[in-house]
Amino acid sequence: MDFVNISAASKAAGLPVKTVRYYADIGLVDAPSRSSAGYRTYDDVAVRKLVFVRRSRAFGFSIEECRELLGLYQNQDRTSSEVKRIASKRLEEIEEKQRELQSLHDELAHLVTSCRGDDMPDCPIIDYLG
Amino acid sequence: MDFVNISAASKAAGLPVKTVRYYADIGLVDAPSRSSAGYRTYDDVAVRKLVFVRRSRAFGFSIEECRELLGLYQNQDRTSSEVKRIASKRLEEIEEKQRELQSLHDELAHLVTSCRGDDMPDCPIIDYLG
DNA sequence: CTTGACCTTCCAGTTGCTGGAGAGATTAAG
DNA sequence: CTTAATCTCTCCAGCAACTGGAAGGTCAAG
Repeated sequence: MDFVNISAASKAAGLPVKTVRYYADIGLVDAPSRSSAGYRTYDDVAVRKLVFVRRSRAFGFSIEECRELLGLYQNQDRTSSEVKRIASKRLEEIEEKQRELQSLHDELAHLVTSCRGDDMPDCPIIDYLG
Repeated sequence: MDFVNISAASKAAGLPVKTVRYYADIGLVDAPSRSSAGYRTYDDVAVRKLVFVRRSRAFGFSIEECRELLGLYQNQDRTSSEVKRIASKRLEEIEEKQRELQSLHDELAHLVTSCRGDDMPDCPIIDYLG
């Protein structure tokens, strides 16, 4: 159980220093203890929670969802169904986004392919947009 | 060439009134002419440009990219290669996003499937995040 | 003892809007 | 003609989730 400064914690957690401070500012993680000089100090547990948040964010969970997940993470009485509910919701959002992106892709790819891309002003992409 | 108020223009363009004002505020489209009472008035050309922006935004082009595209739209001397360059760049971004989303999806789907989602606290999703 | 890398706080900016307050204009009904 | 509803205006604030920078305190090395 050793205590480190914010830069070491940030490296260990894989998050920018600014972000580490920010997460405590908004109360997503606990306010860290301070050294006599007022420096933030982090222990293993604090770092592990930051890692948890980084991974959750990487999955696209919003800060509020991370707050919820973190609550479940720290709560020994949680049920796995609670966690699964949140993750499934997020999974559906991902799938929705994938469908949107796919149609966007297809449309745009079609336009790009049909555009000769030469020195002429005539352009099907512009025609479509206008 | 008839002139309409902002609400009619907004309906015709398929954009919220606030957004129509906003696009002129940031100089994305020209500041509209005003009635004697100070009401914004829009003609066909102004509306068509708003439609152009709405469609471009729907393709995920940023405001700055829309500015660029709009410049090309209004410029008779443009070459189709200029337009194609921007659209291709955007297409690559979409494809990158698709790849990211796909791996995210696969990972999360794997976790969700492996989680029983019962009343027990044991949960592979939490285990993975923590 | 100075240099330079840290650390602190606070404020402002990013992107693309959106909401609301407060005030004036216009329109439709009674 | 009045009144009420529905525009419209401007300006200011806020959303998410940070990020950048200024001004200043601290610490370890040489």
